[in-house]
Amino acid sequence: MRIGDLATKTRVSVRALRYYEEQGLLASMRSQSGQRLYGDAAVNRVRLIQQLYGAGLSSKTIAELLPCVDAQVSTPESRERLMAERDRINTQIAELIIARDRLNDIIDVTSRPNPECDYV
Amino acid sequence: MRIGDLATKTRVSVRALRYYEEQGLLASMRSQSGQRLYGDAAVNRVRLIQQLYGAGLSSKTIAELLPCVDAQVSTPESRERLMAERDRINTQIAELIIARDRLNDIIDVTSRPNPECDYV
DNA sequence: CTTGCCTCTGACGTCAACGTGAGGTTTTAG
DNA sequence: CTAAAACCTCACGTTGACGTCAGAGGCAAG
Repeated sequence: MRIGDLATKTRVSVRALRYYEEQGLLASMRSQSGQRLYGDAAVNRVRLIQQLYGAGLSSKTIAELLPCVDAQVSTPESRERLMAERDRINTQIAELIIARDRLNDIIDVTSRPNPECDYV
Repeated sequence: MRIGDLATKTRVSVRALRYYEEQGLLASMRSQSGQRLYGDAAVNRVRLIQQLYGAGLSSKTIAELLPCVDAQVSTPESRERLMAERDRINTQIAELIIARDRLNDIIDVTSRPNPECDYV
């Protein structure tokens, strides 16, 4: 499968896929002419990368953690790292919930016809 | 209260506070000499701004929504906007939960001594 | 064989939320 | 009164995850 196909299947731009390779997140085979070739597993790999990006991890962090996924093994340091990221995500979730509730309050307050005006 | 005091109280940098003003998020009075002066309400205003930034809203979006908060009134358009942002946050929370669970899986899998090795 | 789409490698552009000086005024502590 | 600390306004620098354009080569169809 060539890069365009992978881009279509994952809905990720060709540029982004090349960038992932540049960052050491996504390997590719090459044809004689130098074109990138991917196996089916690449689709899930890209999905995982996207999820981790979505969770706020940087390329560098992902690059450090993906080998653990591949090898099914983590060193104590990488385990620390993984758990730290998980905690960070939990914190972020909590913050988002607060922000969402705040937004809901704003929606409520600004949506009801202003009662004070009736009495002034 | 001057900008340095507000920065201390909110744990936000002086530069950031000036930036908020530049973006129309935070008003200030001025002394004759031109220094910014803030009332006590500014502290909560900055906290709200930080929360909204934390929830992923851009300066532009926040600038559009803060007048609703101040006026306690929302137009149908801004209400749409608020609800759209709330939905976006909910989506993001869901994605974060998925990513966190994925990370937990990775931690689990990579943490237990590889069982296959015992039988090969 | 050539047309048209895909791919390649650079390499510069973008955008947001500030950071970081420069150069100068103002306020405050001693 | 003076020196340090805080403030002012430009205005350029930073970072990450790509977008975009240039110039050139590769590949299936007619």
